[in-house]
Amino acid sequence: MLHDPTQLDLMFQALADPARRQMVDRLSRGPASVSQLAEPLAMSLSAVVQHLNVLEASGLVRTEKLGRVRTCQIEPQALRAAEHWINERRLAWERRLDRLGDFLAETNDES
Amino acid sequence: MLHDPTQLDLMFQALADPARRQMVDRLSRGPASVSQLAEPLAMSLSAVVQHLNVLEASGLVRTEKLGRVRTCQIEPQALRAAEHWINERRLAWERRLDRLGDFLAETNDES
DNA sequence: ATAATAGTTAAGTGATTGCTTCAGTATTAC
DNA sequence: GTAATACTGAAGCAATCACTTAACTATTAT
Repeated sequence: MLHDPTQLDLMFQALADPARRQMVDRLSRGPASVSQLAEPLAMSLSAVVQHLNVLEASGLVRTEKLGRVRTCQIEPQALRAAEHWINERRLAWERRLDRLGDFLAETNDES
Repeated sequence: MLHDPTQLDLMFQALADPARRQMVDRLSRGPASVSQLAEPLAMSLSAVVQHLNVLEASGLVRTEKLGRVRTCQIEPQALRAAEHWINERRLAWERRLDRLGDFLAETNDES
């Protein structure tokens, strides 16, 4: 579940759009309604709702409707999953570089 | 340069495709040629080259051609930039939750 | 009851994606 | 020189994207 490839597709796809990243950025400072998310964006409310649906489908954002206002929150576990995928690959690469450095240092010592 | 929004667009877009993530995963274990990247993928070599161009344009991968073989490497700085963007938002959210927890604990002490 | 607010849904449109095939160009092997 | 290898580039195509407008449904305020 933590490593579902299609979930990663959805999360990275969601983060690939600047409007959606701006929404996530806003939500990182606290919950917000749809209108509050829309306010700084130069597009229709309808477009914002569609972006929000993408974010919700990706698992990055969770929403709850009370009365007529829908309140949105970040889902930190999803952010952590995306972060983790990248981090593992970067660390694998860097560990490989370290081993290579050790090897070169050793073979130099034997000269 | 580290926080160029269009660079983040390109990086997250690049990571949104499972074939491209598989290529990055392969490269995290060491450099590879185009054919080596293509080998586990069920698509034409031409398609792989197109994916590779996306990865290169995003800055996640750097390539160098020697003779007729193009060798590909991960660019860890780019991975770090994507990782960092996510991490900052997640930490902002979690710090906020901590402050909220502290506040609730304090107001409870005053009962 | 009426009106304003907050959001939802559907249809349409032009641009972009993720492939394909086919026809190339260098480079290396025989 | 001929052939095999390792890509490269262009054209085409169906599907998806990021919007728009317009019509709609709830909920709250007066």
